[in-house]
Amino acid sequence: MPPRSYVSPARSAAAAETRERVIEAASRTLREGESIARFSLDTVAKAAGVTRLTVYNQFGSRRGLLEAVFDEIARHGGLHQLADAMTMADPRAALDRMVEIFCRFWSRDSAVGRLHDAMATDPEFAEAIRERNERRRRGVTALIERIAGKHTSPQARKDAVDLIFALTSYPTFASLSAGRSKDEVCRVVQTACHAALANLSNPSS
Amino acid sequence: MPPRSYVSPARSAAAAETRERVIEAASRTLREGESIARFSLDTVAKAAGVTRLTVYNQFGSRRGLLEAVFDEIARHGGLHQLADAMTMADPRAALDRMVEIFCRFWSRDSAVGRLHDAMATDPEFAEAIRERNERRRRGVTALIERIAGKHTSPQARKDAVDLIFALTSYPTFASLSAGRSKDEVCRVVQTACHAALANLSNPSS
DNA sequence: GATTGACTATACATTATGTATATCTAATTT
DNA sequence: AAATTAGATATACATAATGTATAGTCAATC
Repeated sequence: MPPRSYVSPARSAAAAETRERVIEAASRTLREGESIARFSLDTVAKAAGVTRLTVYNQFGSRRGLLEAVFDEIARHGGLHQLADAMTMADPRAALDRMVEIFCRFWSRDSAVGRLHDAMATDPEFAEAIRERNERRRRGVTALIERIAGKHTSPQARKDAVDLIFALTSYPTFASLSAGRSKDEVCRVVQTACHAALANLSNPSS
Repeated sequence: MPPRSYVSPARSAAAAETRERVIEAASRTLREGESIARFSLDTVAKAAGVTRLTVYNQFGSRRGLLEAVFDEIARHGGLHQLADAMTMADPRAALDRMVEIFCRFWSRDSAVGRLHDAMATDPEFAEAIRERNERRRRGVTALIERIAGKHTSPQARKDAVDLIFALTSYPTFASLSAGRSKDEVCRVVQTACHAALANLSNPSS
């Protein structure tokens, strides 16, 4: 006899709620812990008031939980403002805005730093984060195409894209954050990006 | 009765040799493995033909082994050339040379990438690596002091130092290495550093 | 009232770091 | 030559983490 399956509004709502609670507990644990080393599913489960097996039921694995946390942070990190930025008339102003948006994103929740640390020990998670970063790379590429002149070599464009991609990455943000506020880091990165744009016209330095 | 202790040339020589063998096996394991995740003392010990306890006798801990590997790589990585570079008459040429030396260093042994990954899970190891990086920061600071004019603000100097420090870091090198040779990365970083120097004269962009 | 989905309880397999204790062997001292 | 010592081994154990397996609980749904 075929099993009769059904969808349950109350059930899935409760499940979604516990899911949110686990994600919240996980990001809090990441935020408060000083290193990814002590981040365990046991800790998260206890903080969320559920069993460790519930975490596995919801996310499948440690990696699944980390990806869910990253996506949650991304959803509330203001990255949706990128769409507006990309439509700005002046592509240089758009780049400044993009830098601002990402500096705010990297600084908003310190859990993103721990998530980047998790890339080191989990190659597949690293790949997942890298794919999410590709959106930033595509944004930079589009702006560079608009800024570059017709005589700009493909090599110069590629260099500018990759350099700005590196400048707007989390590691660069974290490095510059020692002794600087988010806004100060933003200013430094913006200036560096301007300089990278100047090299689009001056192929040889 | 007091224990009679003695130093044994043959013994310490043999110990030093096994130590070298373990370090070699560890760096090879790091180089060949595609992630730090699978790097275990068991694997290293077997690769070196010793017991896991021998590793503990020699290095005390996993962290101790990793630090020893990093120091070994640093010893043979050409960083001693920095001394010559720092004495160059033209500080801008010295900076170019410094970038070149570090690009070669980061690219020489792919184990350095894995060691940087290990920073994520071991805060004390991370601190040890950071201390070793301070030498680079001091070098950059010294050069910036020579390049900056009297009217250059302390803030502008600090910004230049930190930006160039970030540009010459391993994460930046790794990011730019996608689709680029070591020498091409070097050129991109050098150009970016030149631009950072230009901002020493132009306080506001 | 029977069944189903989410969660729980408990147990187990595996892997890794790190510690403890006793033993072995060759180099060194007396 | 005999005792001792440093380095390495053998074996065992404690701890913690991920991940899997199985049975059971309880409320929502059919």
